[in-house]
Amino acid sequence: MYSSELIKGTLKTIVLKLLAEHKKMYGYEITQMVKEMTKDKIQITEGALYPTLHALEAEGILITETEFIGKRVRKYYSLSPEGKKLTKEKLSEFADFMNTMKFLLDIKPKQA
Amino acid sequence: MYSSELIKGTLKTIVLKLLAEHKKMYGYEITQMVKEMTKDKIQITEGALYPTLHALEAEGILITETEFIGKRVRKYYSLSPEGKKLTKEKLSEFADFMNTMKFLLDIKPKQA
DNA sequence: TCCAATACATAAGAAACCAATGTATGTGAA
DNA sequence: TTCACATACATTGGTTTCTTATGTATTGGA
Repeated sequence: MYSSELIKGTLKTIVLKLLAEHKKMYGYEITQMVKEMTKDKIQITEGALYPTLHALEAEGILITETEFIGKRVRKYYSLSPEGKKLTKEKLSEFADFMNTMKFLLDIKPKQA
Repeated sequence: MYSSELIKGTLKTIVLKLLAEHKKMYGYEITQMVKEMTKDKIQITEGALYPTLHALEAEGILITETEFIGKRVRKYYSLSPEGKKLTKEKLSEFADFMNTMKFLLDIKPKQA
């Protein structure tokens, strides 16, 4: 686990990228996928995720569709057209930011 | 300028790294150096910097010495032994974090 | 049957930052 | 010489964003 301050500000970008790759996902699935992909180094809490998803939906970035698995509700999120545009912007901004930080902190790239 | 959420959580790491490289620096100097090095992409505000410096000093991470330039006070900060240790940890954590994010967001490294 | 996992959600509070403001000195151009 | 800008410190109030805790309900496995 990273110190919590580091992860701040990256949640939105992570969510958007995952949705861009997987078309549609539900909240719990997102938390589990991030946990797996990062080998528990990044854990998205539900208290952080759900409010973010709701906010992005309210902004028209995400679209939802509800599905019933037995009696249990599952709420799928996917990117709206504006969402796809925003995702590209966020990702390129993040890549730029990482290069800037790498330069600023003089971090050597890992051997490929 | 990056969207402000991105920069969150990186301030402490940036300050520690700059102090490790330059032995001693004062607050205003730090803001200007970051501004220059990042070509205005990252601007550290004084409202964020000074409280951080004070906190790090209170924790024993930073040591201060005051100097007078004419009638004007200048407060130099440098790393304590604990500060040097913490800096190494923070930098390696950040490097690790960047690799994790690069993988998660599937970001291709820039050509050298 | 009962605990863990699945799956949603909210609410209270903390952490970290931003914007604004304040004080004071030094400096260069009109 | 005066006035705007740069240097250099600092604090305060508010916002954003996340954490911790809690709540509800269903489902699956030991």
